[in-house]
Amino acid sequence: MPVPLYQARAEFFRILGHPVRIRVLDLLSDGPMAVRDLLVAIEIEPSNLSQQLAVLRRAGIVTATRAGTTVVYALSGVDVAELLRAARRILAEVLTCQNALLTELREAELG
Amino acid sequence: MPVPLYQARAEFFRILGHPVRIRVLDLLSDGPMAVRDLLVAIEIEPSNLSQQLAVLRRAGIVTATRAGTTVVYALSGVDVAELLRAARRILAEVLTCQNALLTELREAELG
DNA sequence: TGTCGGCTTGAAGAGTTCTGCAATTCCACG
DNA sequence: CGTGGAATTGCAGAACTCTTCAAGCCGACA
Repeated sequence: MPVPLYQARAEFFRILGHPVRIRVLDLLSDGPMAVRDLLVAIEIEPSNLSQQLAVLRRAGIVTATRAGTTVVYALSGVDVAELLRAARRILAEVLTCQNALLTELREAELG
Repeated sequence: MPVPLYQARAEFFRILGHPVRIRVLDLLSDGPMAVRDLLVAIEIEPSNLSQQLAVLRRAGIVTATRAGTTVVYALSGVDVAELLRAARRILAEVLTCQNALLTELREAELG
């Protein structure tokens, strides 16, 4: 296991670690989408969306193609959708655990 | 799909987005480990490791238990190991794609 | 009780990321 | 050519994260 791989993996996760970028990936996992439509779905400044799209593009996670006056984004082959599903499941697990723990603590406190 | 869930998922990924934290999770996915041993495996300032462990603890991803004078960390039930494996696979995919693209570009440039 | 080792916490400086405004590019259409 | 809409880029200030030093806490053991 080469050392810089830790770096690469961390960077990959860091790129996913932004609400707008997650939303974009979620939307794109249902198929390609124009920037215009992304803007309608995610209410945000156009320049901000562009910045986040650029981050995803530089990471090779999405690709952009011009279609006349609009630009269409798509997941770039890589199966990020699967990762997002896994994350959703695991997050649910974490939240459940935390709730269980909270309940436990509260009961301990009251008992 | 409630809106703040995007936030939670992004935060989760952001927590994974740090080389030291990734290494810790990798090491812990082989079983619990004392801070002392983590320090030997990951060469880093003790206080820095503690900070990163605190981040993972606050997120509910790992748990700490005292055993006399040493503290032992473990994955907190949640199956993060699976997520790490998925990420490794996907990252390999991304890197392969990027290499393929680079090769393609280089050939186009030379041809 | 005093002190030692292992770990954590607090806080500050350096560095990085995020966001919104203004300016720019690019294409289409008159 | 000039105008207009769509998207991007540059930039600057705010917000956040990382790292390290110093100080604190907690068991163990004399």
